[in-house]
Amino acid sequence: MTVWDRPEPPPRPVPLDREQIVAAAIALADEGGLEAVSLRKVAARLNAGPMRLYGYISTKEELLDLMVDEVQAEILPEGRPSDWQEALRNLANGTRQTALRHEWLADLLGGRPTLGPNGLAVAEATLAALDDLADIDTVMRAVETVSSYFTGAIRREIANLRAERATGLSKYEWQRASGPYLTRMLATGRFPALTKAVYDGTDVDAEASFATGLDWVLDAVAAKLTRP
Amino acid sequence: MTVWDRPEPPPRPVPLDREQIVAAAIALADEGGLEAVSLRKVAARLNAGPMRLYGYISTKEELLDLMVDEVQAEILPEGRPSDWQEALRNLANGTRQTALRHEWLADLLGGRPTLGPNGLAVAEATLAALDDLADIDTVMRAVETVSSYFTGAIRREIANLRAERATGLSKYEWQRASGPYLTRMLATGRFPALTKAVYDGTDVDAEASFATGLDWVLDAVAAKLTRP
DNA sequence: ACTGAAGAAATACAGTGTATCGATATGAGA
DNA sequence: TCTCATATCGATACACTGTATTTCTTCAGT
Repeated sequence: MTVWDRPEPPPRPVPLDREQIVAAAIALADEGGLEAVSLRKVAARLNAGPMRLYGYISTKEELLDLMVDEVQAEILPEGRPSDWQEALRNLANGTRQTALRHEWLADLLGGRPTLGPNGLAVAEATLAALDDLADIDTVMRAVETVSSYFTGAIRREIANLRAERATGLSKYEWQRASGPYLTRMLATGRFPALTKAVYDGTDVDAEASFATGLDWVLDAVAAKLTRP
Repeated sequence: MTVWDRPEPPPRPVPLDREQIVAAAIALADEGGLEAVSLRKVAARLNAGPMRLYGYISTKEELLDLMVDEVQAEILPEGRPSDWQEALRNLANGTRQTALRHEWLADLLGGRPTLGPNGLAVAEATLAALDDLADIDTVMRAVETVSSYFTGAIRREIANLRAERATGLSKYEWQRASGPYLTRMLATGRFPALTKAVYDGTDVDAEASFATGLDWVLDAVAAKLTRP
């Protein structure tokens, strides 16, 4: 059997690594949200069969963990400001910006402990900001409080943003004007405070609202630090 | 064809309503987590075919929304304390307790706006606690800050709790003793603050930690309220 | 040149959310 | 009281999921 009879061998499969897999998964998630991430689609994007991925990860959850850790690299600030409040603000805003770039992150934020290298680096940076400003336990309490705040705030912001996109109206426009169900509910008079908020509240933009809440929490932390 | 030939007609299907459907779904989720909730299983629990449910909901997401709203009823306190801090604490602790009873709630918390009747009632109660203590915009900012905090804190707590269950060790035991990956990472010396926290930090219980953070945030709110 | 091991691919399976369709029971109109 | 339209239920179907298993190919070492 001559060379001419034999067909060319199938191209050697391009070598893979976790980095490529994670990048492909992130690309899919950025385009179509978390629900667009399936092992089959990730593999297809790399010209591979689905089962190929199981050499690099052993479960889809692991892939999600890797994705989170990967984008957490974007959170880390370049320099470390001397002011601890500024440092924490940077981390909070960094997380927020990252979540705005990768909205699927909001679905995963706080969902499980982040123990990847970048997750640890973020934790380190957060703790380092407060290092030596109080005893460790106080510092830990402060870190937990601050990051609980911004985790929750970011999730809420993204949730509202999606709702706006789904209806095409800003939250308050919608509540005030056209949401028939909500209008009806408010009209029952059972939610006076809520009604006042909806009709008389100013529709401040999300960034400002995030910053204000963050400032408050940082002030609270400051108050506890200076008094050990 | 006589009666004797004809089989008895199939039993008239038991009438359904959303309440039963949601109850069945919640039962499944309580037992096996959110991933145990499938339309087929919910329907089976009610002796119905899967498609039957689509008369009452038009998508699985709607079912999840109904589930969240249903358990939000458990959050609402009986009486309204005059002290606004106490009122907010009640709501925060109520949410936490509910999430501990229905751990799947943590997966959904903050995931999308809660506009069901009970969700609105919770929002009303939260706003009402601060009503007349400041201008509406400040009140809204305060409410968002507080609930961002406890949403995030609860998610983290449940996440840690699950991680503990998965490894059989408390977070700190695990970090300190046996997690080989983490031990190795800490040993690199790249995470000094984190290392200190892991080895020297006291392992306070989740409830206390939640309460402390909450107190801090409430203090912060108090500071902003009294000075309009 | 042959064998063993490793790795990729194909196939397979049980399960998912939901669209469609055919039968059937129920209520309205004559 | 009978008939017909309408609503409702169940079955079937489809495209897709995560993952186990089995089959085949290719290379390394003897």
